[in-house]
Amino acid sequence: MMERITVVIADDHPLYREGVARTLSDDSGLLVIGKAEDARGAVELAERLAPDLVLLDISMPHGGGIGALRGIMALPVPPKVAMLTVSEEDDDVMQALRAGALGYILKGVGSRELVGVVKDIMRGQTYVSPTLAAKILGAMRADGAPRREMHPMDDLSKREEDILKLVSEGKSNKEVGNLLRLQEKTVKHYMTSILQKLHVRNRVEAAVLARDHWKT
Amino acid sequence: MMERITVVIADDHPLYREGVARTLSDDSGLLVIGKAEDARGAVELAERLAPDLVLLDISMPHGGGIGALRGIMALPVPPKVAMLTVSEEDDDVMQALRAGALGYILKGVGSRELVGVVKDIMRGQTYVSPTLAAKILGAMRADGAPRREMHPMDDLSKREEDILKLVSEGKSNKEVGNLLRLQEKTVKHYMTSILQKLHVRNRVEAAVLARDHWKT
DNA sequence: GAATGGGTCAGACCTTAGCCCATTATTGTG
DNA sequence: CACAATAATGGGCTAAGGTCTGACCCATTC
Repeated sequence: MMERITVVIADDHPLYREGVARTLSDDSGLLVIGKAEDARGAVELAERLAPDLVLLDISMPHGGGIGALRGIMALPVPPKVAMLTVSEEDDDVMQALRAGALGYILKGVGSRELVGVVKDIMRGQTYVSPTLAAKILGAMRADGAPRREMHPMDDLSKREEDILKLVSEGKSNKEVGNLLRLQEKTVKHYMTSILQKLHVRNRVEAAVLARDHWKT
Repeated sequence: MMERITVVIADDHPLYREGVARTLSDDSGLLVIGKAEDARGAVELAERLAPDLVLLDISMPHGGGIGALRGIMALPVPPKVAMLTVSEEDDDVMQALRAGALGYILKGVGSRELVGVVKDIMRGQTYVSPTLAAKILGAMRADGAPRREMHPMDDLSKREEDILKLVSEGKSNKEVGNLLRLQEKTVKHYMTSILQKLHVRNRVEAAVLARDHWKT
């Protein structure tokens, strides 16, 4: 008989995490070999355990699921990755798929269905929850102008923009503080929320995103 | 009588640093209130002591004189800054002046002359050593095409370019190591030399420089 | 009037970045 | 061949970045 498919699960919600782990491990073809509760842990486990598949929640500390996804894709031999989340944000879906996720599963799925999807993905398929598939196709068709309010950039407050602009010029937190008359602590605080809103893992990614977005 | 002009000196060469300090302090109108041996120290002293003028060497650890200059310009109320160096590189001169240096003095100056220049600058003048002034004017006239080999970017080795490209996509040192099969240590090492060659103080500045340079 | 979200700051804590000093092997060029 | 440049690595260290928790003020909203 075949080796069982090894899976790592990352979700900051302990109960849900365990639930998924149970569900998957109950299937004789699957084996959950690791669980993480944040983005960093997910990347680490993906590297150390080299599972066949990683299931990522979107909303997690330390970079979020999208951040974790990017980190995992930077590994020497990245495993397959699927998102398993409640978020139906166009933006989350698009970013996840563009960053290399092979599946985007909404948390409403039933147990049997989830197991099926996991196996499908391992067979080389890709999967996006039906509800979303429609929206995505719509978004692709109506690309040009009408697509608004989907740039995570627009979620930033004025103050956060001020900070990000300076950071994207290479200023350190302390320097930003000087220029805006804030404490370094405060700047760090803003940075944390900026990184979360942009789904990025560090100031460099935030900086390049900002410059691409605001490029003259 | 007038208050003495307060000066901070930054140079990683102790002997030269002291020499300059003596020379300046011997003048009754000048007062050296601080000395730094690297870029970071220079920025810190400029902030803490709020001198009238800062004299920066170009070749210094932690970002170099150009990096220090940028850091100082980011302060709430930046003091005047002049470079005092042996470097006659077109590129150093241009970057320094563009970043806000009011003077570019070659280390060959005599004591009396140095004191004179410092006072000139404090009176609102700008100063560039005569030898260089000519070259700069030449460079400005012959801008367009013939200006080649002056991008500090071209000094990077192939390996350094590889690293910088990944860093400019937001990868951490560890991730770069994974992708290129190098130790994190090694990557850090490369980063240090990249930062020095590009005259920048941190990876964010390096990243934006890289993307501007390689953008397609 | 309670809840919500932005703006500001603090302390504690851990991770990443960056510098210095040193070593080894390879490649190539005067 | 000797010498310089490139590449790769290790240890040790300080500074900067980033997270979490908790707090206070203020404005808007329900």
